[in-house]
Amino acid sequence: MVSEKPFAEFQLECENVLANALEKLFPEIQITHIPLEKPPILELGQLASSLCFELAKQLHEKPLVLAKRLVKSMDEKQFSLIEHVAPAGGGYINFHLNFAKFAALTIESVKQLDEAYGFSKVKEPVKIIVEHTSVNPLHPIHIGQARNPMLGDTIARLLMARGHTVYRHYYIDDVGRQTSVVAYGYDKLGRPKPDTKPDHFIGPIYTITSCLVEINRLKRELNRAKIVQVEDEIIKINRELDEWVSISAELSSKYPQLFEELLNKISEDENPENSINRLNKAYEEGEPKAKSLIRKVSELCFEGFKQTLNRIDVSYDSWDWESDFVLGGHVAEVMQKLKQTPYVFMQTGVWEFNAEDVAQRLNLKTKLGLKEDYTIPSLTLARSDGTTLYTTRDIAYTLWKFKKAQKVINVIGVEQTLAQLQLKIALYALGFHQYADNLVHFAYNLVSLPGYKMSSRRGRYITFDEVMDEAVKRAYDEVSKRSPQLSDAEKRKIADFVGIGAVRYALVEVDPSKPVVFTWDRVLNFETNSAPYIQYTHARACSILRKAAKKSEKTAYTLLKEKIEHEILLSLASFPDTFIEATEYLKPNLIADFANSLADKFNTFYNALPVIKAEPQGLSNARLTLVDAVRIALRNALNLIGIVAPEKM
RNA sequence: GGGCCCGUAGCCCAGUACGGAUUAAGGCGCCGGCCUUCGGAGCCGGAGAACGUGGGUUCAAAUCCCACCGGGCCCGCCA
Repeated sequence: MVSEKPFAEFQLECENVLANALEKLFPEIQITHIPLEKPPILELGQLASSLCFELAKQLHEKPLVLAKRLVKSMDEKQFSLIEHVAPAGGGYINFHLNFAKFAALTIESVKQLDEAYGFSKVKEPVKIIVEHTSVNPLHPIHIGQARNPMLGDTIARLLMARGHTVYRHYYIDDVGRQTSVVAYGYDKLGRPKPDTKPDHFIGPIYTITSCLVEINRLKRELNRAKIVQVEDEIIKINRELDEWVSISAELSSKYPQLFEELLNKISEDENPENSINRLNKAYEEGEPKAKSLIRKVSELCFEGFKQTLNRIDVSYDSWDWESDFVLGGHVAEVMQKLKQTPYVFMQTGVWEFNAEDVAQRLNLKTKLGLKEDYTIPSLTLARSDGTTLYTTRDIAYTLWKFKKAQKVINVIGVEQTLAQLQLKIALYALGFHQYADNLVHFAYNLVSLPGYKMSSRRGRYITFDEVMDEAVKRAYDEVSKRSPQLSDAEKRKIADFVGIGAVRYALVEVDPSKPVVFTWDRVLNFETNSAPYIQYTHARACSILRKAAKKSEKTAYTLLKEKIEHEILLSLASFPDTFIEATEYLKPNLIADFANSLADKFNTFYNALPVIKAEPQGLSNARLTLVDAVRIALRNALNLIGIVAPEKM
């Protein structure tokens, strides 16, 4: 017998048995939902119901008495996976598994379904776009931003495994003002060829240019403020200026030559800010020179990004240039349509979108989880020079995405929650209610460095490449220490998947809603609760299977009587349920937890009990099938979060 | 000022959507053990927790409700 969800079979059986007993004993009672949960310890059974505590109120009888009566009236002929049922505690009904049958069902199911085990499919698959990463082409991807592709890619893998058609999209923000800043600096330098990894080459150009332009702007503002003599203003500008000046000192000591060169070139420009704004406007208007410059800089960055992401096995089905939606007229069209709604008004020379009004008229607040008396800020749709703004462009992009898919998941940091809300409300305003309902903002929290926030504008960040390099280097040291006999090539290969796996695991394992402080030992963990630990466990299982002699016919599942064996079986059998939960509620960390916890159990088992040498042969065979099932579940779970499951390491 | 998120051992972190039993689960670090046995990146044991505070609802609260405290994010003609 094979089941896609072995533990769920048991659960269903318990539900039916209990429902039937209830019907027989108290036909007048109507219960829509039968509560069943996992008891805290194995001795109390594998599922338990607290039903009697609720019944007690209606029936004016003690819970334990009710539990006893219900258990007594159960029809044991209906028991298949249930071994026996017992009233317990203050009124629980405990269901005990028939482990002999359950072991056979679980192990056979894992073995038969093999690469598909755990990946329970939805009945009605849909097309889903997962937009993730979308780091701006300004500088290398840093570790804070790296949380995004790790989560996004894992979510995409989960949804695919669930049977959906998933498209992974990268949204290239080449229209933002910052892109013009870096392009301006690059142009001033005479558009040099990179002498290092291209994104690492562009990064300092962006940071220094941005800093110099900022200082230039603040100085001009300061002069203006001095003329009109607004004291508060002067103090505020001075404070900002001081900060940027100290950043510039940092940058000039870090990149003396580049800094000097950019400083000289930019100083020639009377008003760099104006030049940048002009470039930005020219790009939006499709002016060929501007286009070739900005695309060139962006592409250099992406060349680097692709290398980085490739290393960690993240790829995309589509790279979407934001500028295409501006140049193709989509954004203008959206503007036009929005203006036709009653929700757009003119204020101090720019068009504003009144999200609050939409929410009120369409009665959206409760639906969107907002308090009734919270006022949603309005959204500015365009700059006064006619250029577009990010969220407006995103509306056009989102409409385009919904032509290709029924559901859109945007993996974007929490700091953009309001913008994502306004985007959704704009879809309602335009009449696309279904799109709005199926637009999901998957928010994740920030990664900071101890003591301060990461800031790409200030050049304070640790790059994703650095983190991976360090992880691989550390892994190489570990491998050399533990397996000195291996060839250098083998060591490097192992170090690579161990180091990269460790990074990936560390970023997927924490609840996305929690902020993370980056420390090296968070990521460079090779012990319990890390990818290397799970990989090691997997390799260990493979090793046993390699060494085991070809087994004879009989496999005595009934001999799997040890508590730890039962715990492993339960864990294996629940993998599909964990997978479904992780996918439906978008909680990729559940998969990491599952793999780690199964590895823990397996190692305990491994140390306590012999497998190959177990007597009699039937037991040894049964344990071998258990080891094989663990191997399969670990591999499937690791693959789901994009980590290599090695046979040796 | 308003909105949202987070608060669980010295440190990190699960459990909170859907309230349930015993002793609140792990990891790091610390202390003590385990290599003549299938891979020690491992295993076993020990010490370590007012689940931010105070109320409330309930037979039952880390979990639900209210208030407060601490930290973060957002409220831009940035993205």
